Amino acid sequence: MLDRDLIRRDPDFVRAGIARKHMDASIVDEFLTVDQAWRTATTHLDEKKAESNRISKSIGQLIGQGKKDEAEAAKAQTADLKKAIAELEAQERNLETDLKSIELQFPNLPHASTPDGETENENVFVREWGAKPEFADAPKPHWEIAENLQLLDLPRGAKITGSGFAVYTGQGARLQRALFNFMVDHQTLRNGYREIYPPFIVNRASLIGTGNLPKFEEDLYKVDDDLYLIPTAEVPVTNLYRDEILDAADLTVNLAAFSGCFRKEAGAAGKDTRGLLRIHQFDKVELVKFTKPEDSYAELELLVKDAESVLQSLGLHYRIVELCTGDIGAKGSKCYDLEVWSPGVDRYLEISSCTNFEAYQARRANIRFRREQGAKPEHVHILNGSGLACPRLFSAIVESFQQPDGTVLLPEVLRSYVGTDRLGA
RNA sequence: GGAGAGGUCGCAUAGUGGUCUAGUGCGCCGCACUCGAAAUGCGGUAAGGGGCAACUCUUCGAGGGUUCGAAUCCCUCCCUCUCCGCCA
Repeated sequence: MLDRDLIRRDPDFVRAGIARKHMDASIVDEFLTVDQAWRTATTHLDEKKAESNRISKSIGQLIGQGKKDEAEAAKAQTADLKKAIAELEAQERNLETDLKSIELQFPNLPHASTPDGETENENVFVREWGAKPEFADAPKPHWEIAENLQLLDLPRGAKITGSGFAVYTGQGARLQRALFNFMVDHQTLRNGYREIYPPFIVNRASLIGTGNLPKFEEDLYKVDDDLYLIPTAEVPVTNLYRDEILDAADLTVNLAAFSGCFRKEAGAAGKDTRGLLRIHQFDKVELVKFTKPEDSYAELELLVKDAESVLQSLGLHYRIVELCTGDIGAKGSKCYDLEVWSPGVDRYLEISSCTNFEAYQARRANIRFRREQGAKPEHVHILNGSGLACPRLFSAIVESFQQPDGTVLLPEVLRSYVGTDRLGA
């Protein structure tokens, strides 16, 4: 959601921002038309209601004074008014419903610094860390390593659930469990985030708050009338403070949450489908920040540092790119992707997206803060990023640290979590 | 899942059809008193919408209904607590 006043005051600015994202800006005119009609209707309705309230109050007074006849006369007076109010109310309600639904379809505007571009090809390289590991022979992809060492059982995953559901077995299961334990410890004990363990099922209101609904219903698993499996811990964690007013002294709030993530990703079939590259259920540690508006861009840089510190601790080569306006998606203002080097697949793979949503989600979820006692509440800025996604980290580790003898030599920091220094030993 | 009790402006409570534009206490803010503080006194203390403004509308868990008028009466739902059942 955007600021209504901004759209009214400077529609050209909003149109330009939407156009930079290569999205349809006609929604601005749609909004302005309905908004004008709604405001007119609201004003008329309020006038009628005020009149009705005045009469009702006078009836009370007349009865109190024992003037029954006059009270009855006043009652008769309200019949037409009542009818008019009912009509105006229906009209106003329809317009308001329309306006809200239009409002929820608005994409966020890109930050001025977000580079222009249409596709991921125009994303901008920011920096890299480490170097691609050298191998005597061509490195194997993780699905081969996993099969050799019996870390994964994808056929049985397909049998018991369906394609895109991975079963981790033996040391693979242990590594998977080690990864999220390590990452939660890392983000809480080292980087100072507060740990949250959220429900994996949320209601519609929460999904609207983060911007997953109403637009992306087809990406979600629905488990009941009003309940959905979460596509990321971002949804429950961001909504912790839905409809709340935070104290400025408590900002910035830094939260880290482990969760399972469930995504149908109906449109994504056929791309990156091998092994663990794109699966319907996966584990992830998510970082969420609630900040004052003036702090959010500095916090975005910190968020990226916290996410990449995991890769550094593991000794994995990665690069950071800044997404261009065409690739950033509807919700974000500015976004960096962390891409880990995957030698077996011979590609960089997105392992974290660190995004500043500014007030876009805060408006949808009604999350505000007060600068000082008595001050008017303002919307917070909300940021989030993976810290990190487990399957691609799993695959990057087994591919990057595969040994000539077929084993995988684990990074130092993981050894106590996995209980061994080597997979396949 | 069943039975009972309950959900009121940060917290605690009052309010059972019409000066409720929701009272009171605590907390908080301001002022006074004080060298300063405590205590005390006075005043102020919810959010959102429309309007240039005066002003006005909405919100007493949510949504419907009755009524000229609903925090208050009726219906449905949600949540919390107690007990029962079931269960890891």
